[in-house]
Amino acid sequence: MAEGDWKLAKKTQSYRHPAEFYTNPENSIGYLARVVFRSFSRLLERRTLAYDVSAGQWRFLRQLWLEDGITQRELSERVGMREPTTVVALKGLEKAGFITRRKTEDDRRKTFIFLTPHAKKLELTLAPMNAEIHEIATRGMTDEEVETLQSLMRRVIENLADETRKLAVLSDVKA
Amino acid sequence: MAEGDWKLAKKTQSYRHPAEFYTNPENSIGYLARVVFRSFSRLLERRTLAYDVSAGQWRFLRQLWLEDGITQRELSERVGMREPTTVVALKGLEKAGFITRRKTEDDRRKTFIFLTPHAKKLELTLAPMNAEIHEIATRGMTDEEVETLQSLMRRVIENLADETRKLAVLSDVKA
DNA sequence: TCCTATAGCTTAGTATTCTAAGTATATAGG
DNA sequence: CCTATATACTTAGAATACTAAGCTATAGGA
Repeated sequence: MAEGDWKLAKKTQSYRHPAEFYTNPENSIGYLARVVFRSFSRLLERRTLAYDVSAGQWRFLRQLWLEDGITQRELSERVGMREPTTVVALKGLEKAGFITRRKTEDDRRKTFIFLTPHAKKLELTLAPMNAEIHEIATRGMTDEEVETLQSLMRRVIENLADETRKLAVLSDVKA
Repeated sequence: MAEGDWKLAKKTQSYRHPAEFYTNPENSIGYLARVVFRSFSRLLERRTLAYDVSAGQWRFLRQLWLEDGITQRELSERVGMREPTTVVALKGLEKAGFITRRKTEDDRRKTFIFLTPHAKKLELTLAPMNAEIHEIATRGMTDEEVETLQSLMRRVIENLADETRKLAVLSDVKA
């Protein structure tokens, strides 16, 4: 190790674990979350594709089952996607006959998204598929363990969101 | 709800929660994992980009810091990407001067991947960045809670991998 | 009122990842 | 030794997601 590098290495001493610990992906929450997400998503898609619903589309449908008729922007936020992603996804959903878009005279910028009757009915078929993957994912775990996992993940999300907000404020100041 | 639909709805009764429960993304492990992964990844990339390393590249570098000189296929498996993804990523890494590829006469199909001295040195700078995001992500959590989170995620991964293997065997039988 | 800033959506271009199918090399059974 | 199968990698094409930069429409002061 070159001499100057120690300054960087030293910084890790205040951490929960030294930096080397996280070099092993198995210890990295980011890596573990990625694998959980991908495996979950692939298994779910395998089922939903039978109804011509991709994993990406599923995410939008799920939110619309919860709140039909929200604006495109609101939908983006809830689903956790950026707006251009939503534009493309909605194009696909509209073409596939899952949603319709409606404008009002009230505020002509806004576009409201509505499920078609067909997409509404799909909830009865697709929602149980998600529940099923959940069952598989949490096999052998107690209800308490599942709740612990969910609440710890939510806390991580909150922590990361705080940091992201902090950085956003900083860059606003600069701008 | 149409009459015939009850057959599907009924199926949910044996689950930990009814299907409607998972319609709320906040209760879905898949959704939570996606948000953790994306937030984590974005914050990390913000730091690594200063060294011209994207989030995708970081994943490959991390594995190579752990095991230099493995084959392309082994690398794919360890990182959890499909091979075509690895091909593209390695092209970028090679172009950027982070890795070199080497063939042997021993088995001319295999390509071994080696870090350049520059990429090796980067570990000292980049590994602490990951540790730092980890600190942020787990702020306010005890060491025990962090370990619980990791081990629960590993169990979910194992469960989903079991299921995926089961399906692979089934489709092998068919083929 | 008018001018500027903001909000909502779109377009363009790029990166990352996947599946399916193809090529080249190695291995194993007849 | 030849053919079938398996392994390692590549190519092609598509889906998903992003950033940056645009367009309208609205809102909020001067």
